[in-house]
Amino acid sequence: MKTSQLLIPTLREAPGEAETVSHRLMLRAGLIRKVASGIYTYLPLGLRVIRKVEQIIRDEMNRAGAQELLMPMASPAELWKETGRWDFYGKELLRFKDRHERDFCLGPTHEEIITDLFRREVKSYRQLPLNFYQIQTKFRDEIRPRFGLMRGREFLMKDAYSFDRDDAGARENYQKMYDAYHRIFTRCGLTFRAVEADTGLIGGNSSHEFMVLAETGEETVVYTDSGTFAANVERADVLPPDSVENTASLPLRSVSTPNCRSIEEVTAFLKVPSHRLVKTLLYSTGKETVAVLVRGDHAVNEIKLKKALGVPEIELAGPATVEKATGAPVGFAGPVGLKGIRILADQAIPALKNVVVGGNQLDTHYIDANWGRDFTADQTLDLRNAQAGDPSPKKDGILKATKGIEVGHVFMLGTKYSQTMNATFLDAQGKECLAVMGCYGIGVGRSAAASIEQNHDDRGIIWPYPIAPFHIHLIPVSQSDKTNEMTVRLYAELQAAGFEVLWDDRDDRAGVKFNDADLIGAPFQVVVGDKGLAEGVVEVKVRRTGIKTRVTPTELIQHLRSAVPHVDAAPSSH
RNA sequence: CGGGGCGUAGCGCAGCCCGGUAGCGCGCCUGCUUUGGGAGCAGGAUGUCGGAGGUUCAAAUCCUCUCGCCCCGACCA
Repeated sequence: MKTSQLLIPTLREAPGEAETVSHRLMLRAGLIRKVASGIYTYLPLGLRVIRKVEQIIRDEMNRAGAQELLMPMASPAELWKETGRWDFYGKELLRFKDRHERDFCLGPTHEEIITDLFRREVKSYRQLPLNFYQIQTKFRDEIRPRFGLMRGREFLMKDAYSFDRDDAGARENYQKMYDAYHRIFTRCGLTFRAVEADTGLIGGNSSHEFMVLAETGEETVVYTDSGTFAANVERADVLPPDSVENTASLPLRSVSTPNCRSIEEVTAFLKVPSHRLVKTLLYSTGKETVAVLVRGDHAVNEIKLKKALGVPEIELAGPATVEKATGAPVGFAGPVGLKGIRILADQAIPALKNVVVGGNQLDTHYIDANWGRDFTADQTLDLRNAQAGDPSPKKDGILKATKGIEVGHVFMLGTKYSQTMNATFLDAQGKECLAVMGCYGIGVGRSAAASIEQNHDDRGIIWPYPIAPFHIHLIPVSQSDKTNEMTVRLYAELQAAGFEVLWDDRDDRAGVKFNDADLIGAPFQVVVGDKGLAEGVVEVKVRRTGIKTRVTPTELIQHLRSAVPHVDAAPSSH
């Protein structure tokens, strides 16, 4: 392709809206443009990258025995009402009515649609197992879209759904997908890690997320060096404390703590470490208000809390609710003498002695409060996030934490959907059985964005060869006939040799072309100019290393062919 | 949803506090020169100052409403 045939609106300065590296570079290199919050147009260069990622996914999905189909974006409310997700999915589900006032939504995921297809078309165990996938635009009306393609509202996703006769079959499909995902992300040039994860709105029995390790990741992963344990903090179990503190209980005392509302303020004022505090958080479930006790240095895990309460949504109680429940303004809630609401305590709480808690009165805390004597809870269980320094739940060491970008997620669904939607088949005995399902997603655009997060320098993108929009950026830097003839010749030869070539045929200065080439990030740059040609050579620059090699035009293709296998091997400046 | 911020030329921004009819850099167009890491000179085009209302002789600037976008938080107890 010639640049004159392609819209590649590179930007010297990044638009102010972009914060993260990948978002900035995608805008600057002319890959995407925003249409509305979380909604983007893929420009020609961006689309080429997307297509590369898609093709890798197709290859590996097909290889793993899945078959491609395409489901609609819009789906009728009835199917969603069947599984209950019409209500359960909340505001993320973008709903609308057609001209007949029928309810529809834009598909955020497709379990309902595929399960409906299955129950209509599949009758016999002889047809199983099955695994369907599609690469399709999804719409989720995110609370807060951000970081360009990283968290859009409209985005491309590969989703796959497997149907099996039994659990063993489902596990086999799950494993196949798990392995396929490893190959896909490896081929995309990503450094990633599979971790145990929560199943969220999809539901099911268990799941793994594929996390690209990057500072800008929105997820936190905890893991052990031994490699046997890795999980999203949302999901990671926390072991109960192994012993109760062995200290004599001191008498309970009420102290004045003027204006000390936060953990920081209280610890600073009373000069006690935060793990000597118990914080009391009030949550509203919609039906009731509950108090949750966790240690001052711990964070409530709202997913664990929701499960404990058996409700889909919770939120921190507002100031009015807090005053009503505790009799004090926000900042002074505590379990001592707290009546009329349910109290849930993290399992770490009973092991503590002589702690600081809120006094349920303005500017007041209790010190030396003790479990059993001064306060207790209706329930004690694991309610907090795992954090670095905790012992691993697999007892294989101490946890470390890192940030990750979730690019893929595989779920064992079990019969959650086949049950509610009555997706059954007849087994060899003629007995009606529920299909055992799995589902498997990959964020296509997010994978591309994650790749930029891991592969860039201060000059621009450094695409891994398999997903680069072009393999070679061909850059003539002189406008002589000699240079032009050589460029035309190399353009033809390189393409004939199977390379995807972007020929910068603009009438621009060399510096402009070099800078755009570095920004766009093709793995190789081939520079043709009078200076080199006078000595019978052209120049090959490897984008990742910046190393330039002078080769004769005849050697060029051989040189590139032998360089391709190593081009992604060198570490980026990151 | 809460908090903060921003909407002025294609992009990045100034002007707003203290009202007087819009500017800078880059980009874009024309010409000449230049041509191996974002060229020089000369000339030129481009704005309903996000939108609506109000105050005023006069509004980008003050007031009200509204729309859009961005950031932070949702661990504050």
